Amino acid sequence: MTRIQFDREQVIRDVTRLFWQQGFGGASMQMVVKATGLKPGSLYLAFGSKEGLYQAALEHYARQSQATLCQTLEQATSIGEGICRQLLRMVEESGKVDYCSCFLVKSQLELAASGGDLQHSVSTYLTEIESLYADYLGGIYPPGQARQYAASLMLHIFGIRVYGYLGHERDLIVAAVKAGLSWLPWADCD
Amino acid sequence: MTRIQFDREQVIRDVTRLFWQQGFGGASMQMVVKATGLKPGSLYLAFGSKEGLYQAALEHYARQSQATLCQTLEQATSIGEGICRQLLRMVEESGKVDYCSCFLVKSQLELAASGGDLQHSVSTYLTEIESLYADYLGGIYPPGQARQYAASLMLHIFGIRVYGYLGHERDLIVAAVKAGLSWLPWADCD
DNA sequence: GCACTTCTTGAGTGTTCGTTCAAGCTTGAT
DNA sequence: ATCAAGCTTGAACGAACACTCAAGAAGTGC
Repeated sequence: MTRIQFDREQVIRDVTRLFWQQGFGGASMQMVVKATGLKPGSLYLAFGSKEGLYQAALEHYARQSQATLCQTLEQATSIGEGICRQLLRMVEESGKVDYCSCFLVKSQLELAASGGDLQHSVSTYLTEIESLYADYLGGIYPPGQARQYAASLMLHIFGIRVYGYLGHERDLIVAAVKAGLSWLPWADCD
Repeated sequence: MTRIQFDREQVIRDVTRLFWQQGFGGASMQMVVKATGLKPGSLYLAFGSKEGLYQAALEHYARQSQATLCQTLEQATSIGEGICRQLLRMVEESGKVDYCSCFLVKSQLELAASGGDLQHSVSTYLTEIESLYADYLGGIYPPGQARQYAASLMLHIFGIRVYGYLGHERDLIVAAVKAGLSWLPWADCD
């Protein structure tokens, strides 16, 4: 057995960044080889195909996103405040120089036409995130209200993920988000 | 001179549909040849490159979107009512079987990494649409308020364009949009 | 009917794509 | 020292990619 095996988690982190920036079609296996430092053979032995690699990247991103979200919501003094902080962070992200939206949103739009396994996974991950919000909100609102608030949240999150590319000033976006989600306790975040 | 020249507008309509569904990278020139019925040589003589074709498709889509928007807003009894109708139509579209979001939004996310001419065009077209909303709203609100309402509108529009893929029931989406844009005269649309 | 112009044609260009696999290498066990 | 196991290697594969161009076809002016 060879001693030095490559670090699977590190490889997944590398391909996630690459696919996130370039998309499934936009990132070639040659670029994956370069980004990971591995040779084609190793990649195919470990992940089976380009699609397998993308699947691993999606799972990694989704798990990390969900973990960050749960952590933010549980650290906050109230669920509402946690949600506000999460949204403000997204707006902040969208102002960065190398901003590249949300990996899941980009994947959803790129892969929608294919209708394959990847697209199904993406939809599942996004729906899970919505359910997560709905569950947390279900603790303080009636079920119907929680579901509708969660939908409104997702609408705004997806909105930020696209709107961020237009490069408008931070304050305008924040004001628009606050106006659309006026039921959140924004005053607690100042 | 050959008698029968191809119908440029029809060709652009065909490639728009193809690129809209498949994306820039997802649609090959072979598919363009099939979709238009033209041969590669004719396409390259008329449009120069795949990028040129995409540029033409983007322009066609943007012009048509803006025309539809203006028409909707001017036919309505008030600007607010027109905007409501426009949003409701978008939600309706998102429920269709072959739904493929908004061509500009998809292009923005796919081409953001490239940073080329296409991406610049897309950003311009999207910003034009936002300005259009802001101008119409400027007729009934102070400039600052109009700008912020326009931003909130764009946030919801982009949100609908992505959220539509999750396949939730129409009424939930409509309720969320109404909740986020409660300053619009929704009662006038029933 | 004969050049001339202009558009159409589609086989063919070189390149890059995702993927494979036989050979090589590094270890632990004998 | 030798072996077997299995990860690593990278050259090579056919297919598909965006794109080209010499030849053909159809109309116009004479």
